[in-house]
Amino acid sequence: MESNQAQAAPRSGQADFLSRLSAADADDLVRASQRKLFAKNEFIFKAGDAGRHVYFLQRGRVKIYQPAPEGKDVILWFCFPGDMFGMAEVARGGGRVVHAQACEAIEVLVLSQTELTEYLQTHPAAALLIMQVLSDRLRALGDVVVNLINDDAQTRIIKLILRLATRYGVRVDQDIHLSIQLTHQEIADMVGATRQTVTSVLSLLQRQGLVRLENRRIRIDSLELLDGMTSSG
Amino acid sequence: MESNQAQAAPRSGQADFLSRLSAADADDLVRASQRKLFAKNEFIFKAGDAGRHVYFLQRGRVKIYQPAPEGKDVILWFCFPGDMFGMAEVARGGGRVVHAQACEAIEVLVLSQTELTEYLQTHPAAALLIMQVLSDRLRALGDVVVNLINDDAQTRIIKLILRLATRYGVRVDQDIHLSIQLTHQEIADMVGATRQTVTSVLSLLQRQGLVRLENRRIRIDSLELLDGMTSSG
DNA sequence: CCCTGTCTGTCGGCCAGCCGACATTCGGCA
DNA sequence: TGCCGAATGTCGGCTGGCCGACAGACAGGG
Repeated sequence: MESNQAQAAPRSGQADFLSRLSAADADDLVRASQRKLFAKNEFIFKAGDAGRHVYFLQRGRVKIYQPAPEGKDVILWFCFPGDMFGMAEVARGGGRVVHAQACEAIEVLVLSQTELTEYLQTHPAAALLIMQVLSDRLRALGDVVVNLINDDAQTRIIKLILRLATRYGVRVDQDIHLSIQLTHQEIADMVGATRQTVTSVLSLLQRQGLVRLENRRIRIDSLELLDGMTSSG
Repeated sequence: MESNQAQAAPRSGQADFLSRLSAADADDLVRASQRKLFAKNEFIFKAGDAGRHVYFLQRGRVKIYQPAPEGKDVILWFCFPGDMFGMAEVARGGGRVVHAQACEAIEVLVLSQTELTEYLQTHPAAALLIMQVLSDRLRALGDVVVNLINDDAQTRIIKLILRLATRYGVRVDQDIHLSIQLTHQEIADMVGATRQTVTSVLSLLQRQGLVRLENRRIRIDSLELLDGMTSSG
């Protein structure tokens, strides 16, 4: 396979729900739902809440993470405009198990469980799309598990960067810029390492000229080299 | 042998798809699908296959695991009668990423992608149920990830046993018997530890009288005590 | 503009659990 | 019933990365 992907890959991850919906279906969704705003750092919902609503993100970024009493929080994924979240608990019933927190000021569409059911019955294509999104996330999580079990900290971090790059990367000249700001602590919470380990691995990679870190943004100098580093260095 | 197998736990995990389907819907599913048999240890599909079919398990047990080239395999879950598998790849397109292997002689219902789509359009309740199943698995995998990150090997193993107990446990007198045969290696592949570590933790638990191991079957003497052991030493 | 809280960089000590190696036991099949 | 491969039990040595601790560097709100 070529490594020469033109720009942000269309593939992978919890792929953008809204943009894959037909225009008519999307219009109906907007009509059936309610618009809502949240401030930066505000929680859309928290673990333990009842969880009777689904959200479609229109603007901003949302962090989905699972708190562990007496342990480290684990960031499961981020949602970007077009993404859906809160679906799992609505489908299966039971309360929320994760926190959903706005990383910045955001705008969402909200549907209650009954509104959603109604919408899905009249829009079967949307139901299939939801299955796709859930399946995507399932695979992504499966990959994370395999990663955690098989790879050392450095490899886990590199693979995380590569994963983020295919989904949130933007090509700028030779480099790929990630359209995400992440602290070392957040990265640590995603790969299951400590903050210190992330710091030292990242500065190592930077010294080797594989990535550049500017103001909490990651820039990748060479995808190929980075790819080659996994579990070999 | 035992007459007392009435109530395993109804909840949790990838809950039994077929039995939650209405009788009419289930009948239609049988009619729309094709019956197929696989021998013990035979693969229903392997990672890399095209993946255009969904399976509904009627008899036997199936192991779903993700192979890691140059690493340890990871068992994601087991399927029991009534469970669905192979759904994710059909929904999202792309090839299989996991192996599905028959643990014993099995019997499945098979639907092609087009047959499934057709079926779902005429049976909206089934579509909702599929979302539930996918959501259940998503949550289960999320728990696994949190587990891997926060807990030491002993706690991971205990939590695995407890998880298995709620889903596959059968109460017999004072004890709870797991209706599963597992080798230490398989347990290791589920919790991300080595075979040796599993062996030593299990024999420690056995010496403490919390579990009994008889012929690759786990019997739990005290759920409460076992629960109390997590991450406390 | 300063000041304060958050984020980054770096160090040494320490230990859970991996690795390799081996002996022993089990159980399924001829 | 005997055999053989698979599964289990046990042992040191070694090390990745966690933990705690601290010092500098930002950055953004007042």
